[in-house]
Amino acid sequence: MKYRKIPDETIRRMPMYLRALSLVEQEGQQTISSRQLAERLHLKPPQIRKDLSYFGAFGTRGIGYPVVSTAQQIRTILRLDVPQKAALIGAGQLGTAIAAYPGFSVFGFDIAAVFDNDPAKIGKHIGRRVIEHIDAVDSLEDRAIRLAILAIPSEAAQACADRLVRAGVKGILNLAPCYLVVPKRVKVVSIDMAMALGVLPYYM
Amino acid sequence: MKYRKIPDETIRRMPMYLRALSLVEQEGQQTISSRQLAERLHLKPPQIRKDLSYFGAFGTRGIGYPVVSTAQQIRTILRLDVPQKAALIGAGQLGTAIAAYPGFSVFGFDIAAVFDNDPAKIGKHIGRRVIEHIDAVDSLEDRAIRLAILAIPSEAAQACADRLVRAGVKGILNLAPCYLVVPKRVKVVSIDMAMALGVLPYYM
DNA sequence: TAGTGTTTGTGCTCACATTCACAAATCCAA
DNA sequence: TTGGATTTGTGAATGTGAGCACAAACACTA
Ligand SMILES: NC(=O)c1ccc[n+]([C@@H]2O[C@H](COP(=O)([O-])OP(=O)(O)OC[C@H]3O[C@@H](n4cnc5c(N)ncnc54)[C@H](O)[C@@H]3O)[C@@H](O)[C@H]2O)c1
Ligand SMILES: NC(=O)c1ccc[n+]([C@@H]2O[C@H](COP(=O)([O-])OP(=O)(O)OC[C@H]3O[C@@H](n4cnc5c(N)ncnc54)[C@H](O)[C@@H]3O)[C@@H](O)[C@H]2O)c1
Repeated sequence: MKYRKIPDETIRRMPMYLRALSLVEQEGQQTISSRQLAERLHLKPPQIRKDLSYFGAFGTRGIGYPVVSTAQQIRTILRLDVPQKAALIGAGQLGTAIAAYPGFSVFGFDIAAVFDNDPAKIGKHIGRRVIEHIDAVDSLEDRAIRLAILAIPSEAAQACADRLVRAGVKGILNLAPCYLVVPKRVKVVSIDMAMALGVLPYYM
Repeated sequence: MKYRKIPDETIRRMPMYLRALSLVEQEGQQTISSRQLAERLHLKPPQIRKDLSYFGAFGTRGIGYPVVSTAQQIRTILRLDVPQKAALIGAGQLGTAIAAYPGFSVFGFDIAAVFDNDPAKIGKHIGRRVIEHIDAVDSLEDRAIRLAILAIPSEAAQACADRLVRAGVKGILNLAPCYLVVPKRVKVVSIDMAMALGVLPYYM
């Protein structure tokens, strides 16, 4: 396929494919067709073929996609082939749940550090990690941590994001219900649970 | 504006507008222009005008939108003008955080019931609520609860969703990393945190 | 009451995303 | 080795949403 800009939507779906392929791999299946994969994910087969074809021709005509190597390709594309360290900011209700969540490891993520600004929490353990003072985020650069999960109140989120950016963070998963202003080189993905819930009554 | 199908994207943004208007209302501002609102939300002004115009002409030319009544209009559109009761399924790590989260009340949501299938948890308190046995979800219909937040392992999610649908649930906020199959009349919104995090390294 | 400045509501255009449709490639059985 | 059955990869068509530009509407002032 001659070069074309890769749609953001395609990128957004790649982790979905990776998760599905990891499952198929566990089930021992060697290859999977776009039709089978589409069925699992409730997408249309051409969508999957087009998405994958942006990155090259992984499949074999008449057969489908080799499960293991396609998964590995996606990991490489998404830079998940190397373990990714992330910092968790905020060891409150949500932060505690996230720190205990094993689901991030499917994609090779490791929550390598936890920060808070509550003196009562500093030094306490959260799983195998020790809660550090928020001022220690300045050390993220040296510790090769480039990702952060923000789980603090929205009033504090922007100031904290500024600080993370200064500390060399390149990607932020923001769980506070607010917009974050960051330099273009930094990528922010926000999740607003209340807003997601907010649309449901409309459809009832 | 002559009738046109309302884009899903417009609906998705409505809670955003409502949250922003609630804030502006608290600040005491009486009216707000699409330009001011767009600045807060980092959108373009015509986007906001077009979105709102799908539901009628709320604004006054030369002035802007009246903050209080526009917020009320949006509540009516989204059916958030009446308090909405929701059930929380799963009182684990994430469920506990959600049960304690006050942020849902901005949109008039109330987590009116909590369910789990772990005998050790049934009867325990979670905030002011008592954890009920999962079998009690069959009573949701009678209790006028039509919304559910699903915070249980993905292996159990589909079976539980089926049960919720049978109990008359019309909307589900799914936090498990899996696709849920439900009848067309039921709306599902899924949040997959690991997947959201999964795209970040690509952009670094 | 007329004039000025502002902001809405919306037709139109453009950009992006999804889906279709089919040729090209591969496997496998006879 | 050939023919039939699959399934990929992709140009073209279709669908969907975002943004522009401007007329229409309103407030306010003099
Ligand atoms: N709890 C939920 O289920 C839930 C759901 C959706 C969104 N959220 C959002 O997630 C964020 C955290 O929610 P929560 O329920 O965990 O709140 P929380 O109050 O339980 O925890 C917040 C934590 O952040 C720490 N903190 C505050 N300011 C800080 C700062 N400047 N630097 C470092 N740490 C700081 C606090 O000490 C506390 O430990 C909020 O923005 C909330 O809106 C939470
Ligand atoms: N913890 C997080 O931060 C986090 C982040 C993203 C996604 N999730 C997802 O949210 C879900 C819950 O995560 P968690 O960390 O709270 O897990 P958890 O194991 O702490 O809690 C799950 C709870 O669900 C209950 N449960 C299990 N099967 C049930 C059933 N059939 N009916 C009723 N209750 C049942 C369990 O008893 C337990 O209390 C999972 O799907 C997880 O992937 C969690």
